[in-house]
Amino acid sequence: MSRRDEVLQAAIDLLDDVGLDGLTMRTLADRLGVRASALYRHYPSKQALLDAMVAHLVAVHLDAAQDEPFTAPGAPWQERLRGLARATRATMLAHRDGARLIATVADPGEQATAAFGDLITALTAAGAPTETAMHAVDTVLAYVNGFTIEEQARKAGSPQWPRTRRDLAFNAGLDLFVTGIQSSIPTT
Amino acid sequence: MSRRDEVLQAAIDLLDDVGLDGLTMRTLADRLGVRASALYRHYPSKQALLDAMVAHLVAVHLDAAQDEPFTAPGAPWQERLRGLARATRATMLAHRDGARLIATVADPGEQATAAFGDLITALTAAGAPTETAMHAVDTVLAYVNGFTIEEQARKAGSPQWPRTRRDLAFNAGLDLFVTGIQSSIPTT
DNA sequence: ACCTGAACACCGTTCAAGT
DNA sequence: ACCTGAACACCGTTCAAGT
Repeated sequence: MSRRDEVLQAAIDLLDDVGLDGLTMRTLADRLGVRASALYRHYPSKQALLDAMVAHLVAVHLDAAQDEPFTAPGAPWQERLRGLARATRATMLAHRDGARLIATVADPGEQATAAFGDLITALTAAGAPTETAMHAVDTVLAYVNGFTIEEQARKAGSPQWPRTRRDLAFNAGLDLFVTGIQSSIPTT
Repeated sequence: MSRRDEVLQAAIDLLDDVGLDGLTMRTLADRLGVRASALYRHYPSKQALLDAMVAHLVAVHLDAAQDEPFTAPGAPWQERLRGLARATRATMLAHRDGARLIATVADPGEQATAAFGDLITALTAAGAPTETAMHAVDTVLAYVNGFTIEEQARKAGSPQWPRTRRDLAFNAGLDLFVTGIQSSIPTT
């Protein structure tokens, strides 16, 4: 494990402890027993470090989801769409402020782009016009981002719903989509 | 116009000029020909100022939408839902970083809460179970937030789609919902 | 009522210098 | 290769003091 990776891991640990707003080059350096200026040997800027964190979190979760049923190319698009949406939310929820962190970074990464591309393919194969398929995927992604950012935003404030309740709400919204898309596909 | 309102107006002007990240107590004070510490006479903290900005932007837009057709109590829920979603997005797009600013602030304000409550009423009146109606409104709000934050996030980077194109995409996603909700309502 | 001046405890980042 | 020390140009916020 390179020093660069140690810095990355420490940053992720620190994120879980103090949140995105508390994640500071100085506190991160403290945790590594080093001065803040030393970090710039491994990452050219804080933004570059945040980008690396996102890339790592997304990659880890995509690997874990590799043998999930919904990734099978033969699976019906409904299952694939629901699976991908749930996996995206799960990735975001895996770390404190994960949604804000991931949604903020511009580049979603190669694997993530491929996963969404495959879904569009599955939709068009099921008879959806290309336009509809692209809008559908964009829409579901916007929903996941909006829902999860909001879900994770409540700090110590209002006593949020238990996890199972939130899962239910998320899935209910998702089903609204699946139904909507289904009705938009010319029946074969 | 009280000095307090002048500060608020200057903050909104500054937001449009420099964006949310550039909005600083010091630059705001500069623009008012004053020192940063003087601002604390009018607002107890920067967060309080941001809250006031959101309250103002939302109130102005809700007033403007007061005589829009979709606010009529007799309008069909489809029209009301679409109208409210579009109005929410329009409010966010009216100012630089408006989506991030509005979505970040916890309290949506009294009028906004009422507008969403009325929509739930309209849905239940149309035969939707209360659960479904609440999920539907939550879901559409998450979509609007997710879509608009993403839409507004692209700075000088990738040369984003023209406005009419983005409106089309937004409305297409919205229609996916309306269709989905419609299918979830037991036909009378 | 409104503002200044000075300070405090922070930020990200740079750069010469050390080992 | 990795780190220190010191500095620069910033932050939000407090508080005594001025008019």
